[in-house]
Amino acid sequence: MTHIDFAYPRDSNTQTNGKTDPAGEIHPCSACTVRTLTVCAALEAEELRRLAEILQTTRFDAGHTVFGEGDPAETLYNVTSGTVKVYKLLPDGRRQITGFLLPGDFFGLSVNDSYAYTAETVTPVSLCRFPRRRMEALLDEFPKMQRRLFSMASNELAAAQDQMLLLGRKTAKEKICSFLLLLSQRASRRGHKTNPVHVPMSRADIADYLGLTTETVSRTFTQLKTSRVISLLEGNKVQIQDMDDLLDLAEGA
Amino acid sequence: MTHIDFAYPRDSNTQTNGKTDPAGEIHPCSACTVRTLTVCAALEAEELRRLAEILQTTRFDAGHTVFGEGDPAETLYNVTSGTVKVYKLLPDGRRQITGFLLPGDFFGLSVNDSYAYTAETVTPVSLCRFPRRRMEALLDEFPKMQRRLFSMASNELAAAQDQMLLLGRKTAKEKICSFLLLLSQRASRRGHKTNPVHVPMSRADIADYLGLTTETVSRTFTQLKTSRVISLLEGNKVQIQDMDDLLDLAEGA
DNA sequence: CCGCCGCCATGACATGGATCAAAGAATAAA
DNA sequence: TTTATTCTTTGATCCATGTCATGGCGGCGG
Repeated sequence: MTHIDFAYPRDSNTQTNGKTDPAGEIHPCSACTVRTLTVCAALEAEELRRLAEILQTTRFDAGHTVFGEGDPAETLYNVTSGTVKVYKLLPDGRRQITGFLLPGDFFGLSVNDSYAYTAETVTPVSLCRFPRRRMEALLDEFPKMQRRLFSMASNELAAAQDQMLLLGRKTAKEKICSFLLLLSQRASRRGHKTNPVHVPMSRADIADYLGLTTETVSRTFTQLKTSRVISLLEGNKVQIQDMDDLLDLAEGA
Repeated sequence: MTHIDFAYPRDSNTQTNGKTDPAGEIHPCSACTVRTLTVCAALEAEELRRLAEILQTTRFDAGHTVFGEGDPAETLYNVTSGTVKVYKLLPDGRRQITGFLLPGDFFGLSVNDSYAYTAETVTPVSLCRFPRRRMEALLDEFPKMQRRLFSMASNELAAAQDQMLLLGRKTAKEKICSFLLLLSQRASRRGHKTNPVHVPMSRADIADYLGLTTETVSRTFTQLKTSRVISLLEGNKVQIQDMDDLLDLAEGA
């Protein structure tokens, strides 16, 4: 969903699985997030210092629930490394993943007092935490940050509308092609290799993101492979043979 | 999409079909929108005066395109009366309606320079126009307005996620029930009668909103009627027989 | 009043994707 | 290394919903 055109260098020394560093000092990981904010919002030194003061860093294994739907919304998160999925459930367990969050993306923003969705790690992940109260105070103080957050929300909204078009009107093949294209574009915006594109999530996750079943996702992948549109590489990588082909297939043209 | 808990009184003397009133004076219709903003953002007298200065009012017949996908995004709109639909198209004409806008709702906000969707009137509609440049200047000047707009965008985002769950994972019957429930809730929030709920849009529009065909929408309505969950009244009204039933049906419980 | 046209309903049939089942691959555990 | 365990692929079948076709109803213009 919201993402920011900046790639993080890898960092290592944050705590693992929910233990957070004490606030108030600039951490290698924190520094990355702060740098992101600088790039995007052109923050002043003073704003940066204040942001660095309030953020904490956390690290989780794959498959860890960061927060659940309905939990009190006390923290805003920013992904430093890894992939996070956010989803909603129906009472009988049907699941819709509404977004995959990559490094640079924020999540956990809520206007209400509780989260409207569950957030779970797909890979090992490190996160920056911004306590909500302190973040809100900061936003009041620095309208420029508020503005930046608003612009991120608008972008997410546009992405959500694209996703509605996909879910409501595209065929399975179009959905998969759109998905690969999206991953490729996001990789490019973050300055990564766009072509053999890295697909870190399972077939089940892809299915729940696209409104399909794992079987259909799997079959469609092999179908695309057979018709030489893509090829599947080692390490969850997908090679796109002809980008223009894929673009056409994604829109049924 | 974003809506504001306030019902407009009817007003009459704005221009018809695209002709706009001159800016700079408070118009009966404008006054309504300004009042809305007051209620929601607790604006100061000064802020109100400035808002009133920049807004214009317009009126359109049913079936009129307010703006198209890709048009330069120069205006923010607020619905004063009537219903507007916003939608995206695929190259072959498949359509996804991403929202119905009722009195009090804003639309036409864009972070880019062009609109990401088409907006078209469903019924005769009157609108308030806020020229983008002047609106942005105003937002810079009054962070409180910016904040309110952000909170609206966040609400819309939450609604969009609900809609993704609906489009990706609900059955036709669940979709229709959720839709009726949504209309009922929105009517209630705007202080209108919630039970015989007014459904101003055509079967085709409902279908394109829910990712179905008109035939399926029609069949599902009769099915719900036959099983005594709803009954269809005069004047595009739908009577909900048992709200709790409908709530369960909407989630497959 | 009549005839046209756009919406809505309903029936018959087709099909894309779901479901059910089971056999490989990959990964983790022992 | 062997054995669980989980993920992926593939096949066979089914069904919810789409597609196509037809008739009714209501509004509007002539």
